[in-house]
Amino acid sequence: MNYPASTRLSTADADARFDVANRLFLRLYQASNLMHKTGTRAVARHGATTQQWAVMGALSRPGARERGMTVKELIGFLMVSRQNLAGVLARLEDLGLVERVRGTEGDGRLRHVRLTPAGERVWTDMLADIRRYYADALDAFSLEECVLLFRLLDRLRDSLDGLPPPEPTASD
Amino acid sequence: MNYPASTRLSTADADARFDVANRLFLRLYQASNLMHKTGTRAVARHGATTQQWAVMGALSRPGARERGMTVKELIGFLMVSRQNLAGVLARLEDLGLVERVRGTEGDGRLRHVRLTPAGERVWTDMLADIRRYYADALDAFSLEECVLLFRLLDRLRDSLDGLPPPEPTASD
DNA sequence: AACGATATGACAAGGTGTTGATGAATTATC
DNA sequence: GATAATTCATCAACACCTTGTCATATCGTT
Repeated sequence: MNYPASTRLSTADADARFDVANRLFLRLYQASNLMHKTGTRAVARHGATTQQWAVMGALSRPGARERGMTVKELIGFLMVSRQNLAGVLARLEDLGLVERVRGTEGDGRLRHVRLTPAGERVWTDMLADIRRYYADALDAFSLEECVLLFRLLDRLRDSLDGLPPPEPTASD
Repeated sequence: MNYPASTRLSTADADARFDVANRLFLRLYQASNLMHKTGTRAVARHGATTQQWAVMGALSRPGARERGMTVKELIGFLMVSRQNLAGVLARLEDLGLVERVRGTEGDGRLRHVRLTPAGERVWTDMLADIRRYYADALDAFSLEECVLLFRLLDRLRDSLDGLPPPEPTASD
């Protein structure tokens, strides 16, 4: 904390950035915790969680509705680990909400995850609650502010995704 | 949800809001996952996780450094459940980084959680890595954008925190 | 046919997060 | 002093999330 006098301005600048970054990541941590807590509550009567909601939401998109999504695509879309996604998918499969189908044509290694008819029904039911949740959660935000926040989070996500990942332990 | 006919435009508006909200919460979900993943990696060589980082960061603030923080204050600050915080604190206590001290004066029920000298040393070491992490993660953001994102997340957090919590099962 | 890369599945270990229920100590109130 | 509320701890169950490793099947290339 003993800065030379000549760099006073840039140090103050770095301190300001650190302080804002610290608050920013704390808010992200808090908001994320609250999102899972309140979101899970919003869809609780369907026996779902925010993660299952996210998976079903991904599979219900126009493009994925019929074709389904591969596990790899889901991993990239949701940005979770394969092992974790396996657990969520297993639970959804046990509930009969999604199915893994092996594509008859094309790459035989790929298995496409799809909503079952039961899954589509549950998703349709959930959508009403989700719309209400979104409306309540973003009540204080204008559409422009929502777009602004979305874009900033989008950039932050990309930035975090681009950080140097595993740090090679060996020199190789 | 019962709009008079004259507000037909608001339906398109509602659809736009839903679409933006959907993207917004997905980005929040992704960014949060990445924050924990990359953040834990950033402080991995200290054997810490993002949650322990958050707790130690809270305890290292000027106000809390000497007085410590009660469990209730930490819960409000980090917005996690009591049972979860107990686990994190237990691990930090096992590592000798924090201690629970019973206040000699005042409310005898309160126990103040404080950083131990070892905890302060570890935190000081971690700070360098944290500064680097913040700088890398927010490299593409100007200071003004950081403040903007921080303020938006702050409002979102408050909004989510104000949602009707447990939904009383009984009429009471 | 043999090879390496890719896609998936299964198992393990550790940490985080929720809810629910129980119990103990202390404080404030009657 | 008895009672109720607050603060904290603990046990349990379940879901999520990461890393790591091993195994299997398939694809593309040699």
